[in-house]
Amino acid sequence: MPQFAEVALPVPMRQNFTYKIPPDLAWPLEVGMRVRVPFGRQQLIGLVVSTADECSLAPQQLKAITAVLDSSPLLSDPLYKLTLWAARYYLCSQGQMLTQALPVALRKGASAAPEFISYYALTDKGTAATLESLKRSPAQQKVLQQLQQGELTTEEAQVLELSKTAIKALKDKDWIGLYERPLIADRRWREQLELGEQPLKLNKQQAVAVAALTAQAGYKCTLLEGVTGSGKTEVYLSLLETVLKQGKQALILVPEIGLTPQTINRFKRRFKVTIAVIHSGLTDKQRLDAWRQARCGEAAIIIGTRSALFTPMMWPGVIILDEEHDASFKQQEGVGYHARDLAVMRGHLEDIPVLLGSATPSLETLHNALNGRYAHLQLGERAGGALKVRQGIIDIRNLPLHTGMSQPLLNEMRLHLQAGNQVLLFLNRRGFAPALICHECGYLHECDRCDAFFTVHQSLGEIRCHHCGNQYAIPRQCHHCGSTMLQGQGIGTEQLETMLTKEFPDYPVVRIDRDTTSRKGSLEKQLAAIHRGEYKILVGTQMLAKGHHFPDVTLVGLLDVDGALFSADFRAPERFGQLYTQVAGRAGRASKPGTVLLQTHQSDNPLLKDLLHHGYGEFARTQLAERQQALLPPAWHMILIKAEAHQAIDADTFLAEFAALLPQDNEFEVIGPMPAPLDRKAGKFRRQLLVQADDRRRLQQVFEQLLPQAEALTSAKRCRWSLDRDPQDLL
DNA sequence: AGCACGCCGACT
DNA sequence: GTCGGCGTGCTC
Repeated sequence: MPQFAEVALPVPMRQNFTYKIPPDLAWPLEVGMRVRVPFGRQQLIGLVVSTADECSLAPQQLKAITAVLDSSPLLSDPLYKLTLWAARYYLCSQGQMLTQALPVALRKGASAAPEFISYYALTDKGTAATLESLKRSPAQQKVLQQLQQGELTTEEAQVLELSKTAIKALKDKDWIGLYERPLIADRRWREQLELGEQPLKLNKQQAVAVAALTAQAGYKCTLLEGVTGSGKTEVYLSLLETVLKQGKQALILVPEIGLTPQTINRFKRRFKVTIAVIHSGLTDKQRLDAWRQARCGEAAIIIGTRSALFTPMMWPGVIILDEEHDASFKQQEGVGYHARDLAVMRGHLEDIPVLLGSATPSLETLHNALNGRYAHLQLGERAGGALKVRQGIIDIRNLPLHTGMSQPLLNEMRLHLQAGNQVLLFLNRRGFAPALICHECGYLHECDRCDAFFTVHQSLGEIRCHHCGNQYAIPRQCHHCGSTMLQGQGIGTEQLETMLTKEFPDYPVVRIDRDTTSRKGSLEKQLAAIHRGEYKILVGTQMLAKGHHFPDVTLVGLLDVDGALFSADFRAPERFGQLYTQVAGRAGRASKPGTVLLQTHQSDNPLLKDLLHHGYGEFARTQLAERQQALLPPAWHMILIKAEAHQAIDADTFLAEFAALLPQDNEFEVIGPMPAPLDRKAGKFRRQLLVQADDRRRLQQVFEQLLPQAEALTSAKRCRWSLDRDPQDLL
């Protein structure tokens, strides 16, 4: 029995801590078990990463483990290796990464063993009741209807967005009851897979893709590149069927915005198996339940966003990452891991296939597909034979703009509206106006805590800072000269909506952005109303572009292409290409061809031409070549060091000293220290240092060696600093 | 990251 | 007189 244990703790220090193992443990301590240990004046929960008979520290310096929380290791060997690999790669402490990989409830000490699961089911009274009798309460009717098809766990009820009040009402009537049963893993799906809805007939390309995907055993990463409407989901479903029939589980990762009841229902209709859904709306308890269901093999399908990547599986079969280019797969706070990159590594460690799907693959993935590291499958045809959209550029140089809209666009809009169709206008700036300017002295009202202008929100009567949430009533007088001649500068979605309502009084306008959809479920309501045709003009930001299809929209207008395409960030063209392709994919369907119009000051821009004439595939390949030339990812590798301090000089000094620790040769490129693009945020000064390197392994080596030195710098204590490996944006 | 200690300003 | 602001230092 070893005497000492090395424990990884959830603290940002890049080291583990050694504890004495009490001699009277009920069971032997193993790597991967959780332990409770004294740490300073607090008690923390950590994971054992190794045990030993010797220790370099003096015994009186060591404390003893207070409690052992598990009787067996929490994570499977591949999953454990994945988190340790990630800790190294993302240059964080093992403890931070390991605890990130666990549901919050487990971090807090909950038991990992399956317990009870609560579910709703019909009582005798409820079974006898008819849907008819609930005609006057549609919410209750919906609940009853769902329960007539079988019991629902509380978690499922939440996912289906069943009304809580309706459930309560039915419970009070004694039509339904809330029951608990021990979570005994029901794994019958492995012996007898029950299928629901019949699969659609696959077209030739889909069939080829499915054949290629199901032929492989063991690790293999594949990019499935398929345009919007080419039927990627059908390929996923077909692949799933094969995997599930082998008695293996599937992990499906989707972007934050993609995890809607519709998506889940598609899988539910097809497979009559337990599906663990992991999304941000779950309570800690529900997350833990989903985690347990996946680990014990009851859940055949696990579907979730970024953090679901770490869900354990009893019989891992496949990992599918849908919309792999989506930025939400990169964690922005804390350890900035990328779920796509870790998914590939997990597939490797578990020795199972990984499928990355997208209509507009990221350049990183495309790079890997083109150089043969990943297999590459393409779906070209639009299912149902929909027509390609008509595209056009409106050169707005010297054209008068009416609240951001040119006359040609307004004219085209009128035509489409008169034909009874819907029009979608895309403007990536919410609010009324992105700045408040004084007409007399030209003063722009700036946030007092950030280096950013206030956005005017007319309907709220407020000016707001979109970076720190600072808000005030719209001032009556200029803060600089006292003039009352204040006006909004630039155009936001709110102003566009106001103008369109006046300009097209006969056509109802709806605005979709963070301001109009902040209440939960309001986005779904608005989308449903759009589908019912209650609105004819749709105004919105990014939100409107992702994941929703509007069959009656025949015209899409992009109002400010210049802002999106020519941002300082090196990923701006890629992002724009993806966004444009998605938005264009929203327009039209087989019977109604769509039109996409772009307003720009740079109609002859080669990037734009490339994208419009050759499509995203060609555009992305050109971009890839350009990145290569410019020594940018994915050709070169990046680490961004961010520092934040009350005094700008403190951040600068630290970063300069950090830069001095880096090797000076042509395999390294160091840019900065420079002000972070949002120079001052929430009252703090932000600076950054960008390090780029040709060779990933050398970059790793250099940082592992240099970080202890950087931590020891006195200047490091005068600011708050962090690392971002493979940053998504430099802004 | 927490949590303590420690040293300065405005409150009963 | 003390309550509380957050700078600095430590955690096996």
